[in-house]
Formats: sequence, structure tokens, C-alpha cells
Amino acid sequence: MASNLSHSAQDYLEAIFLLADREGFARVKNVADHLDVKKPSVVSAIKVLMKKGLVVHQHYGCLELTSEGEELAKEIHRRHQVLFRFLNHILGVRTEVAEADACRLEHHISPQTLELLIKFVEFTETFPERDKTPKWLDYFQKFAATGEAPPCLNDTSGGCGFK
Amino acid sequence: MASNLSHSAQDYLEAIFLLADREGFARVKNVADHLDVKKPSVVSAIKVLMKKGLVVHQHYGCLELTSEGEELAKEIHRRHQVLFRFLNHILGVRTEVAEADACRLEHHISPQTLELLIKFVEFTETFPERDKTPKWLDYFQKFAATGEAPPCLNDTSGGCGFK
DNA sequence: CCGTTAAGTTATCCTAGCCTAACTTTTTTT
DNA sequence: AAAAAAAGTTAGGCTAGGATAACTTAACGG
Repeated sequence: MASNLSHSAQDYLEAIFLLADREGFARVKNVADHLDVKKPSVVSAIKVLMKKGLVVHQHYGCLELTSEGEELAKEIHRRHQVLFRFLNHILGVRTEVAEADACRLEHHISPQTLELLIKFVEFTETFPERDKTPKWLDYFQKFAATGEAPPCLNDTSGGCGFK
Repeated sequence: MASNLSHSAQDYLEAIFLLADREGFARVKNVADHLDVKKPSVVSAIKVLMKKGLVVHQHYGCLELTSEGEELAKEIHRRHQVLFRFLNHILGVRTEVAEADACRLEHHISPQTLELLIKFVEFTETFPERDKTPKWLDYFQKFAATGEAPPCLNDTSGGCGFK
């Protein structure tokens, strides 16, 4: 589906989607600032997206996604979000770093990995209960921060999820 | 350290390292086959690595890493391995897919994420005991395969690592 | 020891994706 | 309503990293 788009094209599509969503509109200038490129780069990238029927753009006007473009953008953004949540909420990567990594990694994940990552995030966010951190994750985070082994290692009575 | 090497240069370096290790030698042909590129591409990539003092290469002869090149290659490969183990052993991504994903992802991970990923892999491989799968991971794998919630959700007595 | 084949090399070309400079259109200010 | 500023566009250039075609060197079998 998104497979015939280059990484950079995907970035542009996602940027248009996000800007339209957050600011109410997307323009060449916007997109350029968001992706930290110059305006002519945006213009030529958009030409590609227009040829593929993903974006419409009247001369000197706003950028809009076609419905197909929006579908795609959502899929791309979802990938980004899952990665971000994994990095930030589970691994504990700092927010800005996680954001930047997600941006780059999102282009290189296979569908199978994406699917399993989604499940993994869902698993940790859903069990034991939404908004509670699972014990094993607490233990990991402590281990990551201090090197401290999970307590049940010295607790042969079991029942801590680590046996 | 590896930061002034392009992604592609890193791939070439890693390939030389692996081939030298596995086959006992690395040659242009080898590397080309391994990376699925043509020989001239290898030759020009190697020129870059030679200029950086990472590879030595006598005309029409074998490719060898300098000690600095080997350091770097090891670091790159370590990153690859960590990713692979996470994808394959923890998420459960199929071996070939995990291998391919690791190849691509290894270039896009920040040092912080790498470090945390290393700890995460270490955490799951070390606790409760080497060569035993932690309970929470069992539960995740079951959840991923069947959608089945971990049993302790219905078990309010706690003690399963999910409270 | 010579010819064939395989490996390595060189020259040259191509594309993607960025850039700057210069120009046009639109919007805003006065 | 004209000038100035801001946004958009076009033309053209550059680099990285691939490719092909044609050539050179090395290796090996008869």
C-alpha cells in the first residue's frame, strides 16, 4: 500500500497530515519548516505525491490530501505512534529522542514487526489494567536505571512473574 | 565514533567483518553478493573506507580491516545483534524477517535507544534465569498468538507479575 | 604455457533528494 | 492603491550511491 512511496515521500505525506490536523491547514512553508527543508524541496516532493493522486494543490494555495492520501498518511502516522510509545513508554527513551528515532525507524519496519510491536505495546498498556504499569516493566525500569535485579530472584517462593 | 560513516559505508564495513569471520576472507565478489550489489559499487565504497583508514586492500587482492575498522565493525555488528535478538527472541518476529529488519534499523537507532534496548534484552535473557523465558514474556507470546489475556487478570490473588 | 574463465577495475551514466538564486504571485502595511 | 514583505515557483547545480559496458589481471585446466 505505502510501499511504492520513498521514505522521503512518506515524510512529506505525514507532515501534511499532521499540519492539517494541528494547524488546520498545510502550506509549502509549513511543511518546509516542519521537515527542516527548503521550500523548493517541498514543491518537488509534492509533485510526486500529486502524480500519485495522494495530494491536491492549487497553485499558490493550500495542500490537501485526497482520501487515498489520507488513508496512507494515517497508516504511516500510526506506525510512528506505535514506535514512539514503545520507545518512550516501555524502553523509557527520553521524549525528544524517542520522537526523533520513531521518525527514522518508521520507514524501516516490516509489516510483521509492526504488527508484533503493536501487540506488545497493547499488551503492556492493557495488562494488568490500563494506566497501571505491569510489575515486570517496573522491574525492568528499575534494572535499566540502577542495574538492580528484580527482587524475586532471591525469592524462591515464586509467584512474581519471573520464575 | 561511527557517526561519520554513511549507512551504506557501515553496511560495507559490517559485511567485510562478517565475511572475514565466517569464510576466512573478504573479497569484492563476496561483499557484492552479500549486500546484493554489483562489484563496481563495492569498489567505490571501499575507496571511501580506505581513505578513512578503516580498510586495507591491495589491488586485485583481499579486503582487510584495520584495527580501527574492526573496532567500528564490531560496534556496528553488536547493534545489529541486539536488534535481532529483540525482534526475534522477544517480539517473536520470524528469523529471516528479523534479520532483514535489523539490517535496516541498525542505522537509525540513537545511542540512548540502543543502550536501553541492550538492557531490555539483557533483562529478559537474564531474569529469571538464563535460558528460561520469563512468565510475562510467555504471556505476551500467547497474547500475540491468540489474543488471549494473561491468566492473572482473573486471578485477584496477585503474585503473577501483572498486578 | 597458453587460452578460458572468473575476479577486479575503470569510465561513464542515472536517479533521488536536497540545495541556492532568481523570479512570480499573493498578502499585508502604510 | 502602491510598496514591501511573505509565500510559492522555476531553473539549474551538487552529491551519494547505485548501475552497465568494456577493459585488465589472476587463476586454472588441458
